[in-house]
Amino acid sequence: MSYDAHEVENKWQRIWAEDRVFEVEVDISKPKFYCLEMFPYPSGNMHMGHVRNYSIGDAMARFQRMMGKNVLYPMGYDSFGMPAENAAKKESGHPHTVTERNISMIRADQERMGYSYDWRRMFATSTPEYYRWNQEIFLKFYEAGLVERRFAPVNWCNDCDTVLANEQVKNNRCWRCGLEVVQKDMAQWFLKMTMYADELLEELDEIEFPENVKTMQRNWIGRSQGAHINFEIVDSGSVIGAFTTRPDTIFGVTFVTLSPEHPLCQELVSGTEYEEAWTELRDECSRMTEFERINMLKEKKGVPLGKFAINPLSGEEVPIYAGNFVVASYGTGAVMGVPGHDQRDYDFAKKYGIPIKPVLVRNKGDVAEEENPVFDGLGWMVNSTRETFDGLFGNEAKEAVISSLENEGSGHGTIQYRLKDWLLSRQRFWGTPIPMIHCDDCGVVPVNSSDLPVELPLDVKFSWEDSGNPLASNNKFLEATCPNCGNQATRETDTMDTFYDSSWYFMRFADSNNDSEPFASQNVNYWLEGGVDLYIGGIEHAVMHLLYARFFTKATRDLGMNLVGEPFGRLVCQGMLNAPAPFCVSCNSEYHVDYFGGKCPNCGNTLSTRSVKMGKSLGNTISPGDMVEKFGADTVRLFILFGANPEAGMDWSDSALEANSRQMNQIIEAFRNASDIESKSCEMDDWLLGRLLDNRTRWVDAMNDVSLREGVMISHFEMLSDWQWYRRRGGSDKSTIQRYLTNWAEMLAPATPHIAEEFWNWLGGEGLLASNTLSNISDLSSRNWSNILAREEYLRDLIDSARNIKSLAQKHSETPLTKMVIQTSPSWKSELACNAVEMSILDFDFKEKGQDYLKNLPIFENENLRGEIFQTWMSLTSGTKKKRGKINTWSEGQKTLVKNRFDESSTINKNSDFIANSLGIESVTSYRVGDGMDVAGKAKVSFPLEPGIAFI
RNA sequence: GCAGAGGUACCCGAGCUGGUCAAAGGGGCCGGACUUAAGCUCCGGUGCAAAGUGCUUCGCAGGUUCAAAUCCUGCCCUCUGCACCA
Repeated sequence: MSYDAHEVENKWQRIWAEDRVFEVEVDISKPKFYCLEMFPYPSGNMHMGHVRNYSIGDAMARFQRMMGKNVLYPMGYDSFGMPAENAAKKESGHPHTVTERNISMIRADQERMGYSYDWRRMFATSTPEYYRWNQEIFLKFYEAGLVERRFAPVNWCNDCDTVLANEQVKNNRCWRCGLEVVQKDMAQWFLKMTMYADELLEELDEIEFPENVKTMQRNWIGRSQGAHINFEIVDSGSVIGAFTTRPDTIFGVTFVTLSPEHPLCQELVSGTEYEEAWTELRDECSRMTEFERINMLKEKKGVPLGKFAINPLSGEEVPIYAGNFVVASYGTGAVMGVPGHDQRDYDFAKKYGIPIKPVLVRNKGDVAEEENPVFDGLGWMVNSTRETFDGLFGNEAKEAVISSLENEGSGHGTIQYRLKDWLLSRQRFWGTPIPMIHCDDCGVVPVNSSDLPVELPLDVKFSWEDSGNPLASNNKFLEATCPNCGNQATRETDTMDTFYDSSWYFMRFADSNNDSEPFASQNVNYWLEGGVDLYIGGIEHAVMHLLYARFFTKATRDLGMNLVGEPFGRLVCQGMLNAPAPFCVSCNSEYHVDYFGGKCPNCGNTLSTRSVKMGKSLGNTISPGDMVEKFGADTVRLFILFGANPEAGMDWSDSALEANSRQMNQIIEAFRNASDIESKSCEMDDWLLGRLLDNRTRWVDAMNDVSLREGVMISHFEMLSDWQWYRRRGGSDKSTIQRYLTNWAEMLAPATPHIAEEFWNWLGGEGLLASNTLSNISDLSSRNWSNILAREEYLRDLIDSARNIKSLAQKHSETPLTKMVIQTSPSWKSELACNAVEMSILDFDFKEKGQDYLKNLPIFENENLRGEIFQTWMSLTSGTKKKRGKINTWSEGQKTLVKNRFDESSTINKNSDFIANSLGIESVTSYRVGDGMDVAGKAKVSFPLEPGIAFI
């Protein structure tokens, strides 16, 4: 009955490992398939999101192996990062210890699931064996001019004397001491990613990413074409440079706004009555993180700076403001205010009584009027204070303005990106040390490549009391000699953003154990040709990680390290994993699972439940460990894959999991029972082989397409129900069964590999299924199965409709019905159907010539039949309003039956016992209409493939 | 606000190059067989009607068509991402 999942699964996991079946090497004679899942951060035990991710990946890796591909399927850990530092502080240990412990936990969980990784390639980024290559590549980038050191603001807590990450800032206050966070400028390291902005944007068109991911990346790169315009300041030598995408509105400028941090502000207000108000605004803004500046800022505020700027084309003087809505880091930190055609500028102008000057109209010849909401589309220029501009439209207008600016030296056309250079440095311990040395004499000098790695010290104590970066106070780490002059110098204490680690790990997997270079290019060129073939992960990495990795691959390509420029081919973003949580309908909010069955803490109504994203905050998580313990890894994998297609959201359901467990048991039962079947061949053998061919073909298509739900439905559900039908119909041929089960075991392997391997073993399959390629069934595809499949379909349909009719008939009878009489279509109807089908193949024009054809038939002479002949013909060829004629709706198999003059009565009589059994009656007899009594007047409803059925 | 995905029977979920669609598959529920019994397993039912191919359904309202879950238009709702971006 049930089986010991743990025993079976552990056994095969051990054997797979002993036989090293998942270990691969470059083999140019075989097509490769690189299957990769997004790099996990080891935070302890594996969670359900991981299980979903890896179950998809493993199924695909195993499938592609069966398809004869050389499959690279690696696993490793993105193990640098702040959580380990915090954990270390909590237990007064070292992040290294925490990390190692977490890695062994998640790895054990993964191994228990039976994922087919090539574990020899495993690495963790927090080991010197990996991060030394981070440093090496960084030095190469430095040489190539991709690295830059400049000032940038960080979140700073004065009390704790430390940098804060965005997530350590709560309500603009330090999470530990509660002091207000300030922005502080520090010298930091940047990678000049913007050098690749155009390529990153343009190649998006070529990549096989989901559309939404592409859109997100395009938005993130945010290329906008526009103009840089210089506004001279009255009575001052200074100039404000402003970027705009709408140079065509330049004649509508009525003010200019600077970001409060803009260096010109100080200069303009210094010593004037405006200084105080500006200082206040600037301080208020500096207290906010950029995130808040952008997201929380509801009220637009500004202060006048008391000076005026000159519009370079009109010569008009307009007031200069500082405004909190201008972001210093985008563009030039200065905006030209056009309240006539920009809603934000309009609101600002209204608030501060600034004039509004519309300069564009929708239709040629219109008069410009102030509007609210403003007209911000492209329009025709009007009200220009210079001639030649009025009457220009859209892009032409923009270009005209830009060329005037360029001619007069007061501006130029330009392209602006939202994408910024990659701020690489973190003032943290648990990351790759940036291999730089500060020398009093030589300045900042790179570490010699031969001196790498710069290792993180292990003798560091972590505690909440010591704030700041422990590296900065570790003398052994700090002391260095200058590679240039040999004098005593200080080591850089900044470490790298952990996105750096994950930006090339997929290339390292191609050559994980190389200890003389990051990777040998021939290995990467083999495995990454055309990119990673299948990359599976969450949508949350759609922008940052995927963009950094793309940049990195291009940068190393330009260093000559690899040929490929785009790291990823097909990207699949798995959907959300949901689980029930208490939900209040009237408050429209979810609560922690502790509230299950209780009242809404907000309004007191009774809570219902709703499926929401699994997460710690609601506590609606499911532990994979518990589920594996209870049901075994195969069942959990089956549930995960059958629950939803990879991209779709998925709801956790205990009862569905139990149902999948039952399904597993049924499959096991089928294989088990097959061993003691007495062999006897019959027609059903062909039927089963026909079904096998059909199922296998559809399965391969679905799997190739990563439609795992559909694939699993075929392999774990349809294959079983076909098997059951075969057995019910008396099929029991040993060699047919052996063939069916062998192929079935193969199809079971990607989703539920352990039990499939067990079956393979029972069946005496050669070697291990895990390293097997899919059986060749081309001998099956060369045969035509439609007749036998259609015949069986006919019987099934017959029984279905008979069952339906029987229940109706029973209502008209006092006594139980025991006999069924089936009158099959008279031969003239069958002939007519056969002719119609054959004629339709020859594109006979039924509309035009159908009637004539009928009238010329010999049977049409029979006047009693004429009406019925006509009716039959119509339902064969043209059908009714709602239903088309049978020649259009019959399946290929049904047409085959009709053309071959399928003998319905004899088929029914041959299977009469089975039919009688299925319907719970005593006898079944069948004859053609006219060959026996017309029982219950059913002769008239008989039709080819739809006989008249009577119960008595 | 912008962009993308979507709304299918009690629930989840396929279908959506128009007809073979009362709509696959699963869950749940109901009935039958097996069993001492529960469970497991097997068979069947699950819009209404009916000794049979009929009727009303695929977010709502229209439209195209001989024919619409499928195509078009408008509206409503949900989810995801982005956003004072100049």
